[in-house]
Amino acid sequence: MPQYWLMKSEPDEVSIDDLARAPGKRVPWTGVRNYQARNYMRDQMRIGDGVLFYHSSCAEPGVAGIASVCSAPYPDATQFDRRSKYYDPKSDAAAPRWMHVDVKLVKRTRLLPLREMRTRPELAGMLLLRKGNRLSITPVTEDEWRAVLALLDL
DNA sequence: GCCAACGTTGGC
DNA sequence: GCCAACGTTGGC
Repeated sequence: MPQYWLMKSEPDEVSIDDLARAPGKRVPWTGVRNYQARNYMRDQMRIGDGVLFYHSSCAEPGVAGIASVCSAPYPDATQFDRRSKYYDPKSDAAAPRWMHVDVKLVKRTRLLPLREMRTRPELAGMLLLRKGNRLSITPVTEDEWRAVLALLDL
């Protein structure tokens, strides 16, 4: 049973175009420093799970493409890199605190703006749209997944 | 730049 | 274990 996720990325850091240009069209999902989001990657994601690739903190936030989980979880190298803004001095190399998966591009799509998502009754239950939500990774139900794909003409 | 909402930290 | 202070997220 595949599961589905929505993963936020700031396009200034990694956009859908960056993903399309990356070697193998895949990137390690580094930099997550929230335990709940980490736990989703570490404990629940499986290779092949569907991902809505979402652009956040930008002029037009919204879903920018479809991706999929393409690795098992493994330690985030940036937590041990002193020069990285994601450096975590409290993380122990013997028991890394931050884990992530790799994500690969499935298909670029039109941008489905957050603004439009808010108008669709079939998406009203999405965690993304819930007031106060800040999580960068949220589970998506199969119905929501299908509804988003339908809006993208997929 | 504002600010609501939420997570984390650390003193007690 | 409580909770106030502080930091971060992210849309607007």
